[in-house]
Amino acid sequence: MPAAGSEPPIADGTTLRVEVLSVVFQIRVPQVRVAPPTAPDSGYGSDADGPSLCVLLTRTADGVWTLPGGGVGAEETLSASARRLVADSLDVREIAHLEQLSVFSDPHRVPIVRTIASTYMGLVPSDAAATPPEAAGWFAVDSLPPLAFDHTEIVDAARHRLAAKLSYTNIAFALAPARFPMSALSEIYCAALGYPVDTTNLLRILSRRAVVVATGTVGKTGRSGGRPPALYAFAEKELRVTDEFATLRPPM
Amino acid sequence: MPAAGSEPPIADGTTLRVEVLSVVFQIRVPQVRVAPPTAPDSGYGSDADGPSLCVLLTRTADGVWTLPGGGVGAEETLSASARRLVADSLDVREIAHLEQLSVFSDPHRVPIVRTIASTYMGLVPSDAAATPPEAAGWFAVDSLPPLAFDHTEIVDAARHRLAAKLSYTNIAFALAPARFPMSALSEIYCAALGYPVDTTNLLRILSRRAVVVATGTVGKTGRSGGRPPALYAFAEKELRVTDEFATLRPPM
DNA sequence: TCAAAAGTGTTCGTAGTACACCCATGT
DNA sequence: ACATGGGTGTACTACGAACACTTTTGA
Repeated sequence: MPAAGSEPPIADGTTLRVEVLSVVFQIRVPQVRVAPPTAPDSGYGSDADGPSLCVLLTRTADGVWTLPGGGVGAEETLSASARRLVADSLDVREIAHLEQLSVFSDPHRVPIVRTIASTYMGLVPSDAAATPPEAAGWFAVDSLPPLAFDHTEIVDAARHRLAAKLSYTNIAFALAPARFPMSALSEIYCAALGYPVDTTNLLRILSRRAVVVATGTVGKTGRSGGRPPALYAFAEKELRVTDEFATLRPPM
Repeated sequence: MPAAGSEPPIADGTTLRVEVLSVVFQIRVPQVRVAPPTAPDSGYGSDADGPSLCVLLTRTADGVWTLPGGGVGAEETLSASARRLVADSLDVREIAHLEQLSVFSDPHRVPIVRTIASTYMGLVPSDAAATPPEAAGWFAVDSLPPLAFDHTEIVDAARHRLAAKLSYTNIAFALAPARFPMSALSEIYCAALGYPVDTTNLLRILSRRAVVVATGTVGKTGRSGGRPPALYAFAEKELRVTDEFATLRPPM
């Protein structure tokens, strides 16, 4: 049965490189242009105006944009490596949630040296003042520059993971500020999902699941009047699955 | 901002080993004991009798049970490595579905040599005659022997992944025979989930989603009489997400 | 004719969507 | 007052769970 076949010999460490790559997301409001909005179609986020989902990228010496990453530390787990490597571009404490994505292992995904990439998704709250240094920057996912190797594919995987988890976990805690009006949370969901979300129903769903709770405080009313909004907060600051089984639930 | 800190230097390939470990599942009926059922409580599968979820294990020279796995081939993707390595214990063609689980990277999960494990879950249809050779065997997940290192934890991760995906994908195609009565499929779900599933509702759910279709044929009636069952089949033999968003669905 | 297993149909609860309507504030 | 945004309430739909009832076979 073993079937085996004529497979190449097993590579022991010497020719195999392991890198960690992170897709760090933040919901960011488009930078305020100094000039008044004369340009009718300045390609902002997903829809119209409003905040948009952005990725942290770094630029190599050759001027190529890449995901932040690098090699694994000798005494680190991979997630610790990811945190350390992102720290070159960002204060690590700003990463509110970090989770593994899949491993990219195509033998020729990177030329010359065989390199396996273990990838991570990191989330930064939208109120974190995460201004990256020199050779790094935030880019809206809908208008990314060309990326090195398979990094665009990795960003796509992260986007899909985020969108999926928004619907059955409390993962948005890592994207939202400490306290927020529901309209702001709705915009966050909209930016991450790519389609509008009804604010009023969002509150009901997240309340029923005890994901968000009212803080009792109210925010300032907007620039053009309107009722001041109640401020909410996430009940927990750790990932929790809130709707594990869409169907075939365990009895009781 | 870089924060950096006093992290150890980056390990380049030389001291870092990458292994691939696979959790291969099959739903198996308990081996028929020659003696009549005099023992009242012979610990079979999850509940009472019926088939149970089993894992493929291999035994090392030291007599320790481990997950099948090994090093990565120079010109292979990791999934190809997983398939090749499982082939030592099983015909690879029997693996109907293989997918990545997470990477286990604790620096001391394996003594002496720093070893990172990229893990996979493989599924074998219950009608595949998958009799493993000498130093390998199938074990019910509820009564596993002690496993090497963190392999028990890896099996648990695979179990949870399988249970979750049963509820929102067609992943059971890789556990079921080519054609089956719904009662058999119900037993498969029960074994994998750990709790009973209503056969009649299962048909309705999977029919609505066009996951299973009637073949028009009927099977033989059981040993103790009863109406002969209609035989069904999975419409597709590739993983498909059938219920992507439990909530926050895209409009329309 | 009876037991066993398969299949059909009905009821019920509940989550999520859509949308109308009321409330509070600044100008 | 009135525009603007926030909040509440109410139908409507749909899916899944539970379970009773009918059908088809073998003994």
